[in-house]
Amino acid sequence: MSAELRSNFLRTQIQDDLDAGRVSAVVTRFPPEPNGFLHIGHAKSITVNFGLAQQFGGQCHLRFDDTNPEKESQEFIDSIQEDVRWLGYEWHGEVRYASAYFEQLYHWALHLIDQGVAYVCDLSPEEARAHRGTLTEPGQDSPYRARSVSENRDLFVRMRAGEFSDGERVLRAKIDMASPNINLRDPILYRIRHADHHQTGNEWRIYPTYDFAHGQEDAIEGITHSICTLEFEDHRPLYDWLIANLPVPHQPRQIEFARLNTSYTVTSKRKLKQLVDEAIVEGWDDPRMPTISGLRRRGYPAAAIRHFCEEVGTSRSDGIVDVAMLESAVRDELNRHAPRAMCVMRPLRLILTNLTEPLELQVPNHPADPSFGHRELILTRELLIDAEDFREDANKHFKRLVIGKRVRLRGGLVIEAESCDKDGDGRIQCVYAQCVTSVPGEDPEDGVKPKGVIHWVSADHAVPATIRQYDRLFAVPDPGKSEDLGAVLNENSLTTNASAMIEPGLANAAPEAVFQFEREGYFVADRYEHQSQRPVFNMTIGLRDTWSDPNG
RNA sequence: UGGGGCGUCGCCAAGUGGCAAGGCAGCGGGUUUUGAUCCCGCCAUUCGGAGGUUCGAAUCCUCCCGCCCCAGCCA
Repeated sequence: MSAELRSNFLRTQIQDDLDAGRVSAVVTRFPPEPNGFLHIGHAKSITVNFGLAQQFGGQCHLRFDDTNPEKESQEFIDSIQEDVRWLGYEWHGEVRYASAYFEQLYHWALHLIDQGVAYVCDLSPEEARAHRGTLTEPGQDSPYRARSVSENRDLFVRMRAGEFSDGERVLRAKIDMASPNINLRDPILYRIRHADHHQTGNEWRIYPTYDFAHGQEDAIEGITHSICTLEFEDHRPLYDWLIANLPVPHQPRQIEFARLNTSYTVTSKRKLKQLVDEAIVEGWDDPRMPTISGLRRRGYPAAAIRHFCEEVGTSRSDGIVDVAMLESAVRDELNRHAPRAMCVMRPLRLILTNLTEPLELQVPNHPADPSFGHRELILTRELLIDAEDFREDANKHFKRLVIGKRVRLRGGLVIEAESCDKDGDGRIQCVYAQCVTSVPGEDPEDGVKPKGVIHWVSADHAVPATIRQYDRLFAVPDPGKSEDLGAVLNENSLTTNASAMIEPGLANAAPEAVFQFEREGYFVADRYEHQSQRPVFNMTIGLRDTWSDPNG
């Protein structure tokens, strides 16, 4: 394990297992059910499982826990694989499926029946619930609990054969109806479902429950550390009971950790679906969604997501991580890897009154990394600058263009504003300025330094672009606590700007290429809609802004 | 009010008997052709609370308080 990684209880326990010789190599697994899109919480699980395997020189499997065909589909299987790969991980061997083990699981169920520790129960779901007892009262034995082995066998075989209807019977483990742990009150192992399965078609009419399937899947695959979230802790006694009562080839160990929660985010499948169904967002991969595909479309680099997951750590205490931490990881990654470019969000004409000939400029693509090279920009007599970068007059805190004052045009000359035109309503239409230097990079000869630097594009060469600017989807830090999502939405989570102007090279950006638009933030060429004839950029995240204008 | 967990700085989180890492956020200052980045500095005499053991406790013991999870034929 590499030394610079912070310790956490998982790494410590696995190292202990290795040191004590309990395991000789580490095998983990990421076991999603293919019933939805992966989100930031899954990213945490992925980095934990694949990360642990990497750190200990082991392997990590991708296994679809597809035991409930009615909720699953091939669409999700495909998207999950794409997301895992995009995050930068490759599973060991082929993709695994719980459904590939159904025959083995069935035989193990028969084994439990033969051992007298599983029985077919005819109680209806309602009756079963009534027999289960409550948190404080023990349950009652099912009247079918004492069935003979041969009768149980006969019934279970017929369950498989499809002789009974959904819900008519189940197979249960015979453990202890009085256990204070409700998961041990004769848990259900198999239920009847006359439903076709996306992998096995109509081969099965009975499907194993999570509890019966998961540990045995782990055993079959030789998983050494079966890492899951805290809510499964109560299931561990059952997990261990099944492993102990079955002739499995291997004894996996379940360890639980606290799932990742981030502020201003909702990750419940139901609520995410609601956002999509009610068209509050434009789909599962809407850039405001916390899905992996949404984060990707937003321009969040996979490396930033991985670093974030590592930085928040892995523990057993519930908490809500400030989403600012994720944003920080994104900025950190992009600051180092995104080339710089210029985009004017609210164009205002600027005429350089004394510029007689266009000036060719070589502008660096990154201020701190020469390997990014430079691009050629043409400074023309008529430019477009951001309306917010000019004021007729302003106090000394305003480090932008003011009449009679100077600024430097990014990568170009220093200019001084002379005057401006206004329309009938007093709105500024055009600014006139003169160049006070003639060579890029030079300071004015009179020693009067520019107040600041502003970005610009050439009115002759700039290309119109659509820029989507995003803000948090929710207005409150804990939207998951609210049952009414509509009440906690940030109504301004999306602002579409169809009148932005970008420097010409940007139009040819590859889909998913991320740039820093200088002084604005990071923007990604939309994965699906960006075209050189019709550029579309999504705001990934704004630059950190520690400046607040004291005068509004 | 049964069972299982968890409580260390505003938010995460190391630490496992020897005298409180780090990150994020925040606050000062410096550099700067991005009000960005970068750099420097500040930010828990204290570890949910109260007792106890010990030369010494966030770490061990006792009691108390708070929060989370479990009564799907979901995972």
